[in-house]
Amino acid sequence: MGTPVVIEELANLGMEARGLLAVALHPDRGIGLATVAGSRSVATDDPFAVIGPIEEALAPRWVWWGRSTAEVLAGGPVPIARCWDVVAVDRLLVGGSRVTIGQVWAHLNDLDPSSIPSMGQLDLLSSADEGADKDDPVRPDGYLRPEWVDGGWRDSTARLARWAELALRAATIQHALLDQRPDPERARSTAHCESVAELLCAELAHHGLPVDEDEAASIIAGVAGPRPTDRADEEREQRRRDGDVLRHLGPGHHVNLRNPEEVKSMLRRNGLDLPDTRAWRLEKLRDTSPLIDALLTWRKAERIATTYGYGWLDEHVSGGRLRGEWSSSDGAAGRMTASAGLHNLPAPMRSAVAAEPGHRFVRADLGQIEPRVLAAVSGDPALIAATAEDDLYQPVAERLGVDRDVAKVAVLGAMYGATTGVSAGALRGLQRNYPVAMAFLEEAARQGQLGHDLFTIGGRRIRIGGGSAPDGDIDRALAAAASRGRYARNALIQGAAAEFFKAWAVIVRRRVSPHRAQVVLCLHDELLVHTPVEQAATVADLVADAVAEAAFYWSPEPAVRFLAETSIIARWSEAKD
DNA sequence: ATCGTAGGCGCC
DNA sequence: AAAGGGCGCCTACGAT
Repeated sequence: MGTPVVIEELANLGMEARGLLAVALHPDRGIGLATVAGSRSVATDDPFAVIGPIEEALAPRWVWWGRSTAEVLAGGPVPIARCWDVVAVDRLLVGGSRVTIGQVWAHLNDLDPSSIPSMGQLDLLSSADEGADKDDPVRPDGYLRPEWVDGGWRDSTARLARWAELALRAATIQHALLDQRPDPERARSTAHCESVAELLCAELAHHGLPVDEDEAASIIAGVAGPRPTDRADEEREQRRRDGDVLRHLGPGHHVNLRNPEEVKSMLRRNGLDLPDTRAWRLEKLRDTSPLIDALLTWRKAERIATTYGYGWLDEHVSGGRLRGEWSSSDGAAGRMTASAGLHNLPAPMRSAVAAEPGHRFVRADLGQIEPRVLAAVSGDPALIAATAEDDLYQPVAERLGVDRDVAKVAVLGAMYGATTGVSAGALRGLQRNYPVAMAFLEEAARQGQLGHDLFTIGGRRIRIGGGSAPDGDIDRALAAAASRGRYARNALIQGAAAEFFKAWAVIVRRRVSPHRAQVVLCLHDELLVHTPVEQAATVADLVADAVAEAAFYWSPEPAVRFLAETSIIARWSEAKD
């Protein structure tokens, strides 16, 4: 089958569909397609040659089941800007994370989730399934055939096409379910963003984050010593680090510094009775004792030596790229997650994140995103007015008659559900001056305490753990309810901020791709875009402009101002703090 | 041996 | 200024 023929075929399909186009991809078998009417399908031997040109011309929305298709596309030169990822949209609809395609199908068709068949059960069910058409992905009882889910959909081009058709049916059902959300248009928009974010995650995993391996190794060496030649060498180096702390104790005192209980006892013997040995608690005592100073320094070094040491380098960095697994909404509230240290690289190691020769990073972070999101989702007029300032906390401080830093702590505390600290005066001041925003947070907390699920502004379901405390322990039940309240209060803000961020990220992804630039890191409110040096200024402008575009699509309050600070840098460490 | 939990700390 | 929300990953440890 020649490529030109397929392009023509696709163009015809796109014209007819004027909307959804489902795709299932396999590197060897090619493409399975179904139009919106589900009436036609085509297949080709080459998954990449055919799709490229039609995206901007016809603007269909590609539909696929989930990550496996996105992964194939992430490695290819296909500029897909619009898609519908059934699994990603399912997470939006039902909350939580990590669902299988079989579970998604059951959700969408009101099938009992406890009866979802799995591969292991094939033999048990064969009698019920006898005589059924194994080339139908749906069993007579309505469940997906597990052998199809498990990869059987790739067995022939005909199967690919049926699998694509079924994805289209799933997407159609999801479309209808999103229509039942309080704000269907925004929920649909979130579904689009979440789907592209899933594709972006596949790309992030595929491309990796540029890392200067020599620089990384030299930072590690500065903390953990030279690369150990064998196990004994490694243990010797470890004892050397431990010695820097232990020498502050008397001789013969052997404390396992990696055991918090032993450290606590050791501190008690030295006259310090603490409930735990957390760094913020010890930090206040740092100046009073060389032992504590040494312990805190040891812990910093130990973090790099263990989590970000040579083992980390060997396992996750290769070919000048740090690669990990990316999830577009693994967090309970819908934030992105990443493994391999991509989301928690210690600041001292960030000089190792370096643009490749002839390239730069455009780094950008959303300024004060959470209080701005609070203004948008609550509609509080006074808080909306405050977003006009670059520093939102300044006008808040003026209204409250407190210092700027006190105002900041008060606002953050209100969103996190702080129970102590913040002076009662500042909290009362917030309630008096920003009653709509505070009532929004209070109501979220109340629903959480009651164990009721909530919805972010974008339509994501936030699951509140049942937490039914049976017999007796009233204190524990109250504590659990309070915890759910804090969780719910924060989840509506954190989740909404995650939606805004993803809208921003996918717009950036699309706008910068013609300039041969790539998003290489997403970090909750921060983006790193790797770009050819001669495009850097243009890309920086696009990234900044994309904030306003994201606000246009996402924000329910047009008057809320969102900002990003952008800079062009060669190493991540050059970023302003 | 393998699993889950907790304390701890990295980042936002 | 206070120590609250999220995540991933380390070690130690007790249960299986």
